[in-house]
Amino acid sequence: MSQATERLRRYLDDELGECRTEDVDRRLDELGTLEAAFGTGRGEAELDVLSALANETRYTLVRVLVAAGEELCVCELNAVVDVTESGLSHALSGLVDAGLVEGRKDGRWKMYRATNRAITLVTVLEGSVSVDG
Amino acid sequence: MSQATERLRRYLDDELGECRTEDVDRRLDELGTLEAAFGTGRGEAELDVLSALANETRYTLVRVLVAAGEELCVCELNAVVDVTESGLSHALSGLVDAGLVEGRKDGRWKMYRATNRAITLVTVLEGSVSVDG
DNA sequence: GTATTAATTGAATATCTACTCAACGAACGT
DNA sequence: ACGTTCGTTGAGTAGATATTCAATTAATAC
Repeated sequence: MSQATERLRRYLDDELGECRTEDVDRRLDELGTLEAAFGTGRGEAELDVLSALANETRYTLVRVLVAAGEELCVCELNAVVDVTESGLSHALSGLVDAGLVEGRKDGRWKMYRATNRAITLVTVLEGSVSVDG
Repeated sequence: MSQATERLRRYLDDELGECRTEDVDRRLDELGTLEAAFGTGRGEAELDVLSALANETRYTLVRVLVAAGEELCVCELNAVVDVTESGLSHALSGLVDAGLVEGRKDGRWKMYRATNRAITLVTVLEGSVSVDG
């Protein structure tokens, strides 16, 4: 049994009382389940989305596209972020990969718009962070 | 006028037709407003929250605490993530700063639980990313 | 055809970040 | 008081990431 699990057993002994070994075993089992369900490696898709959003340039782009409510061209987006054209392209590429924006080519311009996922997340974030924090 | 804005004006000329200079100016104004509202520096609070969540260790901790629905002690959390005790402590500290978990000392144990903000965000993330993606 | 413009791609780099190690502080038992 | 255990803190480091520059593709104009 690992170091961590020994400490855990001490805590559970402390918490539940020494006489109820069955309860201790049951809670250890429950944690095993938690580990299986939530431990390293799970929830990767959400993590990709979070990583894409957790950057000033990319988050600004998503917020602008959500607020605009329509597709904007790269040249318009270039006006609201402070990176080179290349940096902007890299940023948009990351957002596409995360399913947060979609691109469409229109002649020699390229248009981007926010996906439903982006709309949902930005809305909730602005609400949850500004309101209850 | 900057490089980017020149390109933008060309796009708007193209989009709206050359004869309607007023419309072009109006859209440029609108984008100026967008830039003021969303440009660099705004939405920092949300970005802090996103940065806190966008890490495997921290996101796992938040998901476990949300799923548990009750406070868990550090020793229990240690069982579900794959970092040292010190790494775990750093992770929890970041989550507290972002308003995603709250800590309470109980004798020599320390208990952590998810805040409402964390519950909201995890719920929406799991829904939005698994369902419409 | 050539020139111009929009946008993307890849490589290089500078910065940031997550982790570990070592040392420390705080609570409890004896 | 002393030893033990829980947890945190700070420094150092290896690895990740965001950005820029240079080169390239694709579309339009002449």
